[in-house]
Amino acid sequence: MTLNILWFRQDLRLADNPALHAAASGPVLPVFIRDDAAAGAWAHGAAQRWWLHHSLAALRAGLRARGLELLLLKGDAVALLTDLAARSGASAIHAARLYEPWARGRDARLAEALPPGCRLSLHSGALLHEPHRIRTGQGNPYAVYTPFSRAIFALGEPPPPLPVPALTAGPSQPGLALEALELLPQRDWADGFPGHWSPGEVGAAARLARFSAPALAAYDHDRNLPGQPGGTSGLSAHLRFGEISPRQVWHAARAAGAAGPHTFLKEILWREFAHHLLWHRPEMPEAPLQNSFEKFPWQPDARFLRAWQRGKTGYPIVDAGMRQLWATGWMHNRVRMITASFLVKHLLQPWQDGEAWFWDTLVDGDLAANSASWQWVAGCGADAAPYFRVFNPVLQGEKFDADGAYTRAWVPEVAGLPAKFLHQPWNAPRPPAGYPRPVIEHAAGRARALAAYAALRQAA
DNA sequence: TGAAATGTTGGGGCG
DNA sequence: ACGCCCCAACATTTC
Repeated sequence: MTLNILWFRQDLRLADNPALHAAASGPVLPVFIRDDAAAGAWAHGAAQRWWLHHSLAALRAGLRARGLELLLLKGDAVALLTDLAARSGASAIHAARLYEPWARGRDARLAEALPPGCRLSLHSGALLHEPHRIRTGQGNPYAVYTPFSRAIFALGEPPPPLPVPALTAGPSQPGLALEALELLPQRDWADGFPGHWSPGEVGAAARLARFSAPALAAYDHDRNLPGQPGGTSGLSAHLRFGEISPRQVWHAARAAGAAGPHTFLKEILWREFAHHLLWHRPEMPEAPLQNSFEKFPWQPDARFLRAWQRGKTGYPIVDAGMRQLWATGWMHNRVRMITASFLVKHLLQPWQDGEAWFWDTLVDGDLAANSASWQWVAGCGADAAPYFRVFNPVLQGEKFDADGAYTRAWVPEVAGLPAKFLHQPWNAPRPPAGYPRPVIEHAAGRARALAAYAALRQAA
């Protein structure tokens, strides 16, 4: 039987892995390659690199338990794999399909470069459905989420997940030590991460198991409360690195009980929809999907951007979110909407600047989901929030963090305030010292944003 | 997966 | 007792 290379990329799991199943027809040589040059600006951000390091350690351990050694390499994946295929005599390279434009280009180049007798075989795995297979009745890609989700639900249940196949090791090849991939940060900013996360397939399964039937039943309401432990699944980074598949998550949610999972499954489909959009609109990470926004009057201002990044805007719910992001590599989804709206609308900063910061700081940074979500907030996306929807950070804080548990946890400067003033500390009888006044007054910021959007509409 | 402005209604205070 | 006004409370419209 001939050797198969399994190229692990963003699908760092052994269970429900169609590419691994295909490769397991013969001896398997598993490989991971750090290839930043191919990804360009969208190479893994710093927080993702931390996650990736530990996820690779977990994957390596899982493979070793089955007698296989994960080959680690660094550099040009096309050149390295072409060489590896020639040296090892492999008949195929199996991998899960990627949807990032840069990755699609690299796969095309690799397929051309491989020696005769070795083919590149791409499999599904990261998504429930391949984006090129989903079309409207008119034959077009979906541009609006709701009909897209309806179409996916109408397709019925996805197939059951695959088990881990029986594996036979191929001949070993010389590779790098995990540390030589240089994924861990030089400075100590990630020291708090291990208390929050367990990267890897085992950690993903544990996280899924913890998100139980009661949590699912309460999900429709609790997912909006950032101070509610277990209100959300916390699976985003595990999904981003493919430590768990969407159909594993789907079937687990179904199995947990009849009531509840629909809202949760719709969130899984937002991820699906983002990949759908990226597949059909590869410019999405850089350019607004609505052309009129090319002329939007953003007002880039390094001081505003920095105040937002550091969690010093003077709005407690915004600052809580930005500090949670920095400290843990993750931010609650409700707060992502609030902070993103604040940057783009109140501060009039280009959405690409927020996208770039999230990309560098989120452990779950996913090109499709991140860019689609920023465009959604900015109002320039395919199925975007209307331009006039401006989140009021005071009202959002009072509505979704009413008891203030979340805000107090991340913004100690205001922790001593009563609930009445927690989300508007400048109105307190004694505003806390050491906490900044709002970088912009809400009503003024809102009015300025509406004027900017109105100008755009007039020009269009 | 908003918020604010504007419009409507109806109860109660008060002359 | 009656009419007038005020203003919550809710609904609708607009940004």
